[in-house]
Amino acid sequence: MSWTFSGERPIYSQLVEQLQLRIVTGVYPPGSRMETVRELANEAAVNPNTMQRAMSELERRGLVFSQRTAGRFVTDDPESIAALRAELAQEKIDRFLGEMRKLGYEKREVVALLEREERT
Amino acid sequence: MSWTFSGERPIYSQLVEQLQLRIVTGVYPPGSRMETVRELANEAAVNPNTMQRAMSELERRGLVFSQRTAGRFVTDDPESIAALRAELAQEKIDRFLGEMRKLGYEKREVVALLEREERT
DNA sequence: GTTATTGTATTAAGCAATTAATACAATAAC
DNA sequence: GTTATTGTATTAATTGCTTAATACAATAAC
Repeated sequence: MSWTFSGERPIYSQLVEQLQLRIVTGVYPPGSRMETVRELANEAAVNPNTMQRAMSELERRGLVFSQRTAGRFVTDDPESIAALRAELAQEKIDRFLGEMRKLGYEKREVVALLEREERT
Repeated sequence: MSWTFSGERPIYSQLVEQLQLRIVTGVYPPGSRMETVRELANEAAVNPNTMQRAMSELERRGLVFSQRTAGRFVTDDPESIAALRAELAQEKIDRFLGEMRKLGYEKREVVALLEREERT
């Protein structure tokens, strides 16, 4: 799981997304210590300030908290993390159905198209 | 059907999207003449150049063509327009399933969630 | 109590992309 | 053949993001 960016959206925003994904999928488990801002910035090949900005956003969302010199930790609350995962999924579902609606597809057609897909 | 923009993405890109949507859903029927760049720009409250840029992109995609002083017209080929609609839908499906996969949802779970939705 | 480590804040520079202002070009209409 | 209309091209201004450099703050480790 490496770091890649699209160029279409701000890097800091993509960092937020990818870090959030790692948290809700358990790559960074609840309560675990994350790497330092400088380390993560180095891995992702971005400026430390950019990584810091992403971290601030995660903190604002209550996903992580920092302890001055000890480092930064993932929230130790599996339930709220699970809730976030469900919330993110719901957002994607809503956006997806809305877009398909704009294209003129009704829900049952969408479901039919999905069931035809070959994916796991 | 008015013009609204998000601020997160370039306006010209959102114009392309919305114009394309109007074409594939028949708001601008095949072969019909569109309003002038200046008129459309005025309606959408954007700079004429921004609308022009969107138009150039639609032209590049073969959706419209321009006749110097007569104006701009929608491609007169219902089938290719229908094909585009299907293509856009497929793109959305692929992206959606990919994102849900990243969140750890398998296709059958996604379908189950969708069927639980109260939408038409 | 000193030091190293880590997070945080500030300011500015550089860069790329978008938007804006304006002028030009082609042609249908008369 | 003139003119008004429409599309097109060019250049400049603006904006926002990223990066950079640097300094400060807190505290765990020793």
